[in-house]
Amino acid sequence: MMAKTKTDMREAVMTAAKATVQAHGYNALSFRELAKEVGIKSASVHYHFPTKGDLCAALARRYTDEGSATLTELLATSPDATWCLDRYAEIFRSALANDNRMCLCGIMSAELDDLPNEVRTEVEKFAEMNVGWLTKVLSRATPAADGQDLKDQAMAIFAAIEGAQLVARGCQDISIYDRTIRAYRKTGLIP
Amino acid sequence: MMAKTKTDMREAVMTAAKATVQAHGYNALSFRELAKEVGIKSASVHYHFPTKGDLCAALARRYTDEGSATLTELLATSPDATWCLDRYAEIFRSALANDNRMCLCGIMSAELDDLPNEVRTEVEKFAEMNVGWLTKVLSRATPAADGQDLKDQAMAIFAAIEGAQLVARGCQDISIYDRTIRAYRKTGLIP
DNA sequence: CGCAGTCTATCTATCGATAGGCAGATGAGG
DNA sequence: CCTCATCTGCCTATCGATAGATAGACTGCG
Repeated sequence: MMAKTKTDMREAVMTAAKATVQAHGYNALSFRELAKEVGIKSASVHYHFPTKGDLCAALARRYTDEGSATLTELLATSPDATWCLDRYAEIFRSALANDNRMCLCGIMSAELDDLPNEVRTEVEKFAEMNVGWLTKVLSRATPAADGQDLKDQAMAIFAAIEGAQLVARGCQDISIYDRTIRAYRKTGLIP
Repeated sequence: MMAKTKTDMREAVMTAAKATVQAHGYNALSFRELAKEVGIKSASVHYHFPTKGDLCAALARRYTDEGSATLTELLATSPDATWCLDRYAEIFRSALANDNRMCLCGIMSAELDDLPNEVRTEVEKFAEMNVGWLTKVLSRATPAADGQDLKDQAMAIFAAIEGAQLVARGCQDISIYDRTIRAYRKTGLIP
């Protein structure tokens, strides 16, 4: 039986913290509860992440990095923009399907004023990463389009999907998400 | 000098509470801070609103009622759907412009799991009210359209605008809201 | 030994909520 | 008009719970 390494422990803490934040938000994340979940004491969590800001900034950073990797892979898998955007919408859907959770950075955006600066920065980076990827996908579909227009549309798609997630979650009804995404497609917001 | 009536005090508490929730969310609303803002003690706030759930449910109910009144008036002022939707988008914009605040029920949706049931109910009613109004406006623009399609599009517009607000707030950049709404229009999500 | 990692124990701050008291307004019976 | 009970609105004081954070002891491994 292999003992847990420091890295394992960090991972375990981050995984549990991520789930809690996605379900309840930044403010509801408690070191004590978190420690209980991973089977250690809160002082030990502070050993790995000195402050709540450190933990959540690391959380958001990893969230962005993992998301970026996933999206990059999507982009490499198929040249079809519609297919890529379908997978993209599915990623956000899966958070809802998984215990009515939300996008980590989406829920943190709502709590913006309570976030330490280092976390705020990461939240913004997540948005930038998404918009960047969406812009790339859109430019495949309409290579002739104006750069700024593409960026604005990318931002609009990102915002619209975050909103669909937020509203569907608020109504605790995932079918709202599905119907909303379908409407986005139908109107042409999402190609 | 007229003394404050009970109703005045309730109003003052609710006004301050609304501002705090729109800026910081449900969890960040504290009876002590709230009391300090209106110049009384927290026990007195409990006198007017026995629990935090009571206060926030009242808050959301009034928010929905006032919104409903405003929207009804809009609908009566002009038969032009585009004009109505412009005003609608402006309402959500003004929250952002006012100290980077959010829709009361939008921000509460993000904290759904921490809300008492009575508050949750009100949050859902707010969404229903908005979707109902948007459906009416859309049916003016395209009276021949299918009822369910209109409803879905209405939901999509509501979600998209909430999302635009959320993302613009997260990036602390109101121009993101403006560009996103413009993209919604351009693609035809918003007529 | 010495360090890494976890622990116990504790601090300060704040939370929502409650108990109980106090001043001023109200209103009815004499 | 006067008095006295009642009500209103707010107060002080305090409760138990929980928050993030820290100090210092313990434990096991290299």
